[in-house]
Amino acid sequence: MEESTNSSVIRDNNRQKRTREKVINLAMQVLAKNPTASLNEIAEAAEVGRATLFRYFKSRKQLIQELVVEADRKLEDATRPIIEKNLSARDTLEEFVKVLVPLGASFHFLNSEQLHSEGSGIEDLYRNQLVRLKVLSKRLRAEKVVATDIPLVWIAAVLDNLIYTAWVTVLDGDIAPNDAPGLVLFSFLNGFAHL
Amino acid sequence: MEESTNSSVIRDNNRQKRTREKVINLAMQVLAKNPTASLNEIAEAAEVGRATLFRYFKSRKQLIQELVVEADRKLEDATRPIIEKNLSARDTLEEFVKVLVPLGASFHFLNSEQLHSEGSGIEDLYRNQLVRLKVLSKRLRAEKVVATDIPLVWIAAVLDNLIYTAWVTVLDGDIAPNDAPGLVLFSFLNGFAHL
DNA sequence: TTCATTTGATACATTAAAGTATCACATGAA
DNA sequence: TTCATGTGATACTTTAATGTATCAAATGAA
Repeated sequence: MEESTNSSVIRDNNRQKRTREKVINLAMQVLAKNPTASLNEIAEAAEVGRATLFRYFKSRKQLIQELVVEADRKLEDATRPIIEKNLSARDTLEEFVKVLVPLGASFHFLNSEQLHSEGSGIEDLYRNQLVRLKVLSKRLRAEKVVATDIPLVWIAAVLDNLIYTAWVTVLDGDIAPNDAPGLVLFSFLNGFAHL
Repeated sequence: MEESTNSSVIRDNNRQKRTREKVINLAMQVLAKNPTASLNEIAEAAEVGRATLFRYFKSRKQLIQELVVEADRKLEDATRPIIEKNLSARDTLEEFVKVLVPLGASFHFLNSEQLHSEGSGIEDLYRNQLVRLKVLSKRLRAEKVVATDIPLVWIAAVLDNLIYTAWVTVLDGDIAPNDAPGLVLFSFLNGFAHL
């Protein structure tokens, strides 16, 4: 599978773009929930022919690699504007959670063990997201938004997983999309202890 | 692969038992982290020959099904004695977390999307663990250990994921095994807000 | 309506992993 | 030490998924 070369007459390049994006989005979701899903299952989810996958991606492996790159790009696009706002750590956390929960598939995709193969040339992307969360967690500690005696790696890991859990729970229809970011924030900061 | 039939002369049945348990434990861990791992990778992790897998399990599919059954059994064995103690919900939570964190692989295995196939005859086991957590969450609410206005499914999902996150973080060597249950409990009840 | 381009269905080829069989070596209870 | 049994290595077969090629149908901009 490979991306079509540009021709001098482009009659429906938007259609190709739409098809490719649809495949990437659906593939991301399917593989986030089931890394063993076949190309046939991905094609069905994306409502395209299996042959169409090969028109855009050279192989299953390349599809997955592009999913990783795309996931990282999406997460970067979503979080960079927030960082550039130079908000307080607390407000940054809130904005982060709002944009990251809907991106749960992209989120989880980068953390999948399946992708941790050497020589794929995209290893660093795996760590990007956890680095983003560590940086944020450091700022939260520095600004005393969170406790200072909890290991940083634990704080970042919990935030990571809360965001993914919210995404899955929304996908399962168990909580409303609008409620999800608030639940993540509440759980992360306050826990569930009855007051 | 299939379990050997009993013969009238059993010279080293314990060895078989040890081999089978080793395979199950290592397979559980490997597949919890990478559901796409091959039988070769599982065999290597378990330090057995690939042919040995087929001496105990008829097929990859049957191995996985037995992992699910074994995971559920382990979780049931670990949690039933706690329930039978009739402790307060708060103390039950603490005991649950202590025994479930080390079983993170078993834990996560049951929640894996990969296994949600109809007709496997073990679908109900997938829900057992979340049911256990929901029952516990309900008691926590009833005894006012946790807030009463948070959706039950969210409380259970977060507890579920905190336990698994702890298991992975210990496995990665980022937190000490002894610290893990305490961190889970603290995060679940108090969150990270600086006081 | 036209028609250039995109796509789905499907037949076929290839490949990687699963599954089987066999034999020599390893193990450990007796 | 013996030797029945368990196991690893490996060759081979089977299978399921990947990957390729082709053609008719679908699509949608012009």
